[in-house]
Amino acid sequence: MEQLHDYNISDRQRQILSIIIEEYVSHARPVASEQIVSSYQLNVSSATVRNDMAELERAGLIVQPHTSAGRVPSERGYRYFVENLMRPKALPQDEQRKIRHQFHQVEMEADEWVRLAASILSRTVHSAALATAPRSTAVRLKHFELLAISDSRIMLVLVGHDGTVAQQMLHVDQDWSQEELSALANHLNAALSGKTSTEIEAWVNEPDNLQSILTIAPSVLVTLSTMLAKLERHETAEIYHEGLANILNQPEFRQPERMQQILDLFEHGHVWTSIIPSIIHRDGVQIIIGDEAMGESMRACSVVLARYGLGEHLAGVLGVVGPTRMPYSRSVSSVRYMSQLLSDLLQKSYNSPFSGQGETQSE
Amino acid sequence: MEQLHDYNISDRQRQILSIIIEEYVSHARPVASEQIVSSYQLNVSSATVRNDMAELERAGLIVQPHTSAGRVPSERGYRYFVENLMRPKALPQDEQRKIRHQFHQVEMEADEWVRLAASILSRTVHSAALATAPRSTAVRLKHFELLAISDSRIMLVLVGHDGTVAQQMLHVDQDWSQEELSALANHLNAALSGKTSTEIEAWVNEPDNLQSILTIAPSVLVTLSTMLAKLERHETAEIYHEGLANILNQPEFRQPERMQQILDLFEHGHVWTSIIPSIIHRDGVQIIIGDEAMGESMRACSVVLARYGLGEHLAGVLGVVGPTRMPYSRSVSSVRYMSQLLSDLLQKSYNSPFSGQGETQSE
DNA sequence: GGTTAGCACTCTGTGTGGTAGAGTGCTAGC
DNA sequence: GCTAGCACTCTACCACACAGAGTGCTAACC
Repeated sequence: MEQLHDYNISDRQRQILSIIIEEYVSHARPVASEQIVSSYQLNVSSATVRNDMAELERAGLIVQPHTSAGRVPSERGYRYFVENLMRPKALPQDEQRKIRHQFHQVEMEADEWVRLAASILSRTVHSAALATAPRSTAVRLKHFELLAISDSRIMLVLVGHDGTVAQQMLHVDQDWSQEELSALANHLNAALSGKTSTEIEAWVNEPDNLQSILTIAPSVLVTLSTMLAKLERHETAEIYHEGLANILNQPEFRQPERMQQILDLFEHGHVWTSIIPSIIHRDGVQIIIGDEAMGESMRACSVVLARYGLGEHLAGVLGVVGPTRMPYSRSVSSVRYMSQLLSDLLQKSYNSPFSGQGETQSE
Repeated sequence: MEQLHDYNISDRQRQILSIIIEEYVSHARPVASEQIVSSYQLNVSSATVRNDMAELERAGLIVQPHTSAGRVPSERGYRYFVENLMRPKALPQDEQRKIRHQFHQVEMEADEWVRLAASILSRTVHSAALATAPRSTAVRLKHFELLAISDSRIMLVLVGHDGTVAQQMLHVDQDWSQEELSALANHLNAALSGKTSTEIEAWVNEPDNLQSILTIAPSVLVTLSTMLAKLERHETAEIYHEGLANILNQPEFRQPERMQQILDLFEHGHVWTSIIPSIIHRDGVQIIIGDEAMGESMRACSVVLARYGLGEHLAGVLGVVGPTRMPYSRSVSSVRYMSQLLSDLLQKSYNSPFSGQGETQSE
């Protein structure tokens, strides 16, 4: 789509677009032609810049809040920028050192790393940041329990080989005693420990395996397998977030509805459940601008996300959320560096055969 | 302390204080003497009211933002009001019915009830609301697992008899294989299943019990018992919250620092870990005004909290958080009703001997 | 003593021009 | 294709005034 505009946009116009974005991002004020020529070495006059800006506006890359104001990048302008113009440079050495220092200062658990990562990200980019704890993408059942809650309701609690846990209620049509349930759980634990969700499914279909055990076994097994599958897809991952105030203080979120949207995003988080599973299996930094992928709820918001982790075994997602007027280049560098750093830390720390830890609920 | 002022405050002055609070709460604007006599049947002139207001100000119960403005309640004024003047009346019948209706519409799990309770509270009081899932206050160990994470690091995952779970890392000075750990866990599970934290402590002190098992057993046991104890005290309870936007939109939280404080409160939640355990064992509705109990972090904020649940067995906390300018009477009625309602629902739903459910991580 | 009418006084909020200046688009010339 | 110059537009700000909201005080009244 951008290609359509590409051929009639000159190099200088691209440069001007970059400058407008850079200036607008840092000062949140429309950028004027004079401002551009006085701060940057363009070797043309402001009138020329004005002509170029008129063209950029025709291409839909910048807009003018009102006559006699400077220009502001449009969503399309940002998109063009991140795809064609931006060159994220690595984070400065001393900043990298400072960040690493914070991680090495105290010995921590994986989920504290993740929390720290979110906290550092939010501070380096001055936005909100989020991160999920590392989890295996191929969870094996370690153990599960069946607990009688009341007539016809059973709670299933599952522990994965990587320490992740999940709970779910089960409705059955008959009343079972805790003794019966424990016996069933013992029986099945012996048979299923170490299996993945697909292996459990397969096991269920073996004709011999379901004989002479309680009639609820099939539904228990289906639930088990579904729960494991959800854990693998990271659908139920808990999301740490930090620095909400950073973006709520931005001028664009002063209007109550905008604020409401952002808070929704972080209070209920169901928006993420569709995005995170898609990020977790992709390499590189993903940039979502405005409502591109999240519908109306994200107007005026951009997200920069990346996965981190050890290949197949253990992975999570981290990123920053900010206004569309966001320092994309810096965000990308920070997110990239942080994901690399977390991956390295995990690498060094988890060298056991199955490599895994979920979130720690109490510390 | 309030008693000092009590004797020289007349009935009418008390009435005027009530009116000022009521008006200020609903309109967020300083209340004038003329406004009081014209809207309420006081049978005195505004001049008299002014004299009374001067007295109330001397007593520290109201303040004047500037000369020639009306009066605004002080923190002390609110405190006096909730303790001596406020009569919370029950929630109107039709509102009660509407709320019950929402709970009965779908069959839900305990933690969804809790989420719904927070959501309804936040809407009825137009504030933020919070709630913790019901948990047993005397958790018994159902099962635990030891997972080898890396050299010298072990993860302990615990399942309570009520379905609560907790995880914690353990550092040991030697390398253990997963097989050794599983054997140890099996051995100890057989001995400890069904025990509370104090019973486990007692068991450890029996001289015979620790013979001929791995040397890490003592530290495992101590950790187990500590984790159970924390669960019992509800220190690690997950807090659902809802309606943050309701209070961030209030004029008093427009200043960035104030907003920051509120967001801190809900983003990290460590402030609550000291308050919730103290609420969980007390009956009735607790009101915290301004920074009375939470230090500077809560300036301009008030909290109305109550426990709910089934006596000793299963309990949680719920409440609302709003600006000090909060409809206390309505908040108290709503929180009281909601806690009663949740208790009833739990009563009907959890009739098994141990009555328990913790939060459900996946659904 | 408590109450009240009246009034002077204070402070805020709002409106009104008026103006400086920021920034543009356009034209004409280089 | 670039630029100097200029007319035009729109905003932001300031100064000023002024209406009105609300008070405290005083003096009189019951």
